[in-house]
Amino acid sequence: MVPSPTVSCRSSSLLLFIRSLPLPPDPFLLPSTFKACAALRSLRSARQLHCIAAVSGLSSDPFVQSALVHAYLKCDSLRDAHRVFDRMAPRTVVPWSAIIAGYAAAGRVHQSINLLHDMQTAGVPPNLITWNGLIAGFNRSGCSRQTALMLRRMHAEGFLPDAASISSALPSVADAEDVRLGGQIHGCSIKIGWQTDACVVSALIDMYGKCGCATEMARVFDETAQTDVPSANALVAGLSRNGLAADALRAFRRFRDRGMALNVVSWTSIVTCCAQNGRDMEALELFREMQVVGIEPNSVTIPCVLPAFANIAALMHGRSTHCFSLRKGFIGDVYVGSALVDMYAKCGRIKDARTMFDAMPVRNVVSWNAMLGGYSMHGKAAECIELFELMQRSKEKPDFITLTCVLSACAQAGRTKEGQLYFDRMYQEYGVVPRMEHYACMVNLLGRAGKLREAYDLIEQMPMEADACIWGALLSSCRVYGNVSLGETAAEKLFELEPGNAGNYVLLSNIYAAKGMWDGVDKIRGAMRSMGLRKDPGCSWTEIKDKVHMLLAGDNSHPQMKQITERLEKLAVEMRRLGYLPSTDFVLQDVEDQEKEHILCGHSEKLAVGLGLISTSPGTPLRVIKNLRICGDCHAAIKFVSRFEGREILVRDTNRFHHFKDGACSCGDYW
DNA sequence: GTAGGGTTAG
Repeated sequence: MVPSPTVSCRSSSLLLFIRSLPLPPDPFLLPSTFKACAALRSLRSARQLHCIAAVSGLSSDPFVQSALVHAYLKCDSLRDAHRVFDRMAPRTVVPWSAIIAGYAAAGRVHQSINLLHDMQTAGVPPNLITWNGLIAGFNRSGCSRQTALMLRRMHAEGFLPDAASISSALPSVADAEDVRLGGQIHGCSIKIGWQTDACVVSALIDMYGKCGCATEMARVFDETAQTDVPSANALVAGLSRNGLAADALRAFRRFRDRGMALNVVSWTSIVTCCAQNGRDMEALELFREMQVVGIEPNSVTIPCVLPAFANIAALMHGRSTHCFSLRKGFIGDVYVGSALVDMYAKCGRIKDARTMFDAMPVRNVVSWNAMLGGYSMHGKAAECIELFELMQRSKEKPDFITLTCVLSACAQAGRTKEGQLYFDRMYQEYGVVPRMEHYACMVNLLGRAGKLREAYDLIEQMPMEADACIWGALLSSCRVYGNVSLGETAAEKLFELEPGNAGNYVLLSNIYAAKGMWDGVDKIRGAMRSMGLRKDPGCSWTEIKDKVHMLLAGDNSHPQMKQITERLEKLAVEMRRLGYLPSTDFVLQDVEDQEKEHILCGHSEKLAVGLGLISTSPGTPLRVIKNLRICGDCHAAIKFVSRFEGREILVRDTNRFHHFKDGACSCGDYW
């Protein structure tokens, strides 16, 4: 744990205080001073104070000793605590309880249970505090099985667990997703009569939600008091977690309309629900609404809502959230900072992301990964590698996501050799075992370099069965290099793995079309038709002033559609005049709505660019986000527009950023 | 003056 500046400041004043203590110190003052050491987790202060107690002959006072044991435990020094404990005689229930709870919280299951046994053998009976300390300790160290066992054992030994014991036993069970144990605790709480206690109920709802038992969760909620806000919050979060976003929204609105006193947790939950279930626009609206009804976002709300802004590249909203965080003093929070780095990077503002990253007072692996992922997505391999080197000199250890960012940056930028080197060394150097994602990066990397055979060999040698991402990466490379036979192999695997994904059929037919193999194109088209497959509707977003506009392919509902198409048609005329020809490799992209679409209109990214052109002054950069990969035709068209209109155009597709300028794209026409 | 402590949002 990184000590926050305030804590270290306070612990240094505690040290000063300890040094200024008169000798011999007041025995009644010492225990509360030890408590301060515990609260600040300052092992140094505890040891100094211990010395003072010892030289003053007070280290055999039972109260001083108990407080000392407690302080050492809170400072994570089991060894110091146990040494003091060993020298104590006689030992009351207090030090016994402290040391047992300490071992439990450290996850030392056997030692804590053995100590409990020793305690009973020594004729000191455990009390409710002993049992609760043990349960809470196991809960904290994630020993869910022990938590449940202890709850039953204390019950068997004649102690009635209270609501606090039950609800503190449930979180670890929930985290372990052990619904059998959770059910047993549920049964136990019914037997003892705590099943209607508000805290027990919300913990039960949380547990069933985390275990994927949405039905049981709803039953617990329905059977008990329905006015309790924490239970309602747990229900909303549980529905969201189980992919039931629509139900979560319905429940939330019902609570709101009933006049329930929803709090910041409730609003954060529903915003998170939208942000995590692809309802980014709704997340944005709810975030606004919560403030309208007078609930102020806190430092948890911010990192929950920012991914939604990042997804739809709502830079203005992201910026104002940044300002809000500054005003409220959330900016030093590592979650807030990391989410801001991610938001700026995904909104195309990679330099702002770096400024934010550099300003963070505390960083964790997520912060580093956000910045590295940003560079990777922008195709900035040099910056990514440089930052990765910096990270290795920091104390933060790379994890599997870090390596994915680095490998993907190498792949995006065509740095084949470096990528290969990092991949070969990732286990021995960083202790990261290659996962599916890393193999996908490598297939991408080799494929981009035209080493299709090597990519295929790597897939064959993988220790696990290749998934759709891997074969998809190979298929994309086959399209770029026009390799029909490997492309067919990859496509066949993909048709097995994801029979409903139209994109794979489109890619294969693009390969056929580029080679003039029209039989193949017809066959694919027929297969798609007979399976009723349609391309996912393309969807793009662009932010004009502070309003996010959403444009759907072939959808005419945007109020300015007439002006947009007029502008695009004028451009099309210019393009034809200057020798631009529509590329035929992509004919099947629009197999369904071919008739509807004109040469330049129709695709959502073109519509978004058109909207940007008519709504902003000449020279203003445009930023567009797309839900699919950009198609080759649009890519060529936007390159043209960037030169003809003298605009920088940033398009983020599902994979990366395309930075169009002066008729060229930062991806080097490979994506 | 010494031991345990609830639920919900990342």
